[in-house]
Amino acid sequence: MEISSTHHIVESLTRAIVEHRLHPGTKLAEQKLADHFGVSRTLVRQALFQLSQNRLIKLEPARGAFVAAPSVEEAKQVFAVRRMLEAEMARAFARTATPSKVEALREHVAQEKLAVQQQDVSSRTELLGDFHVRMAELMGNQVLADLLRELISRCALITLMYQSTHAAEHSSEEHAEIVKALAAKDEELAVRLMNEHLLHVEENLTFDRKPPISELSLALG
Amino acid sequence: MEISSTHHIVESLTRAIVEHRLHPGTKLAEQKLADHFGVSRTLVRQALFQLSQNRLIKLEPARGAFVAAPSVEEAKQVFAVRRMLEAEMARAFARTATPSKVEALREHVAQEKLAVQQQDVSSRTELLGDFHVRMAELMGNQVLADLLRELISRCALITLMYQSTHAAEHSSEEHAEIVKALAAKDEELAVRLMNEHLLHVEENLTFDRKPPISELSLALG
DNA sequence: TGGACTGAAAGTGTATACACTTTTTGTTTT
DNA sequence: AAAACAAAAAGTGTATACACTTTCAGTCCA
Repeated sequence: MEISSTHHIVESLTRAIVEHRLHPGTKLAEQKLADHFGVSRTLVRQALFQLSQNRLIKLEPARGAFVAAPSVEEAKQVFAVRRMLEAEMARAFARTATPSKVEALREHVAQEKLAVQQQDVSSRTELLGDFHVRMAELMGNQVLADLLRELISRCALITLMYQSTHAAEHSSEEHAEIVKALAAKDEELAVRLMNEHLLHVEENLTFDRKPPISELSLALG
Repeated sequence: MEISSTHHIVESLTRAIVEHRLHPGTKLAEQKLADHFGVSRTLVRQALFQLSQNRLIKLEPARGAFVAAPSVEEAKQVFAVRRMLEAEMARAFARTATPSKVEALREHVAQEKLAVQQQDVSSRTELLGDFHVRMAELMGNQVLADLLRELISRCALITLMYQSTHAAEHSSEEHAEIVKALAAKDEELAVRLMNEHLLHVEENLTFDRKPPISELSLALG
């Protein structure tokens, strides 16, 4: 089966949604997307299907696709799951981490800091999320990594997590603290810091409803 | 967008795969499935796409869809994630459970026992998996419940978990023990029992490769 | 016998056609 | 002027068509 065309559409829309260039509730008309990407509705529909499984859009029968607008309740549940997974992940990492793995995390945090300094909003958002995915990968659990990536996308849709420069700085600092605890192999501290970090991120939940960008081409670039 | 036709195909194939009526590696030809379900390839393709995202089948470009054959490594990763989630779930349940919720779990276990006694393989498989999903639902975390359902499907594909009557009995007994610990609000015991339970299930990993059922209609009923 | 070639058959990937539903728009009616 | 209706426009849902790729069978040749 195919993979590339549809995949490109999915990636493009995912980025647009996660980065809030497309706001919750925005209608995603198939033909318009097809025209924009230069393909037929067939491929667009496949992409929309996939996005609906990732909970990034909602499909309403005979009415079409809309950017998802997760409830506060759902966001809290997503964060609860992330805390379950990531607290244990931090514990396991502290137990089994090698110096080179800790070093890899340190380098990641350094990249974060750079993106924050340079006010590169798009890449800092990505990097701050990837910190958590990277940890899972370094532990050699790809299943966990994939799951986290999905959950983080869902979070980004409802939170404007790292929107402010201040919040981004704060997150990056907390990441650095976590890495320190991991380097010291202090399990309990790592677990506690990770939990607190996720609680802080969750606190930043905002529920603004900016008017959606009406022109798709504008939002998709 | 639609929901029902495709959904029916997904459900049907999922059951066939999870219940091992379709074995890993089996080719799923689009036209054959279309004929069987009395629809066009369009809907079959949508269903296959969805299944591939659930990791139940693998799509190979221009070659088609095959029932997934997860590696041992992947299975271990899935179980590692389940333990992370479910240990914490057990803890939270013990902390917050009301008598009526504990009672609901008790009733579920009773149903399991019945299915085990009656040697109803299909429904006992489903019930044994649903115990874990039910717990998440009773805690009011639908996100967790959905995630667990997906993970459990993936497990079922590679393990013949509850294949033997003996293993099924054992699982059901362990469920009963967990419920007891939850009723007593003994957090640590509940966590430990859940961990051990999942380790036992994981130990039952088998890697037989029976010849696939060649006739789709036979496997799909 | 067995391996390489070739053409047919089968199958996948994408576009398009068409029926049916929702939405919009314009008109009529009170 | 506001509500109700009707026709048109836009959009979704499914089937089908067709190009292209893989698979398979049969043939030829060493």
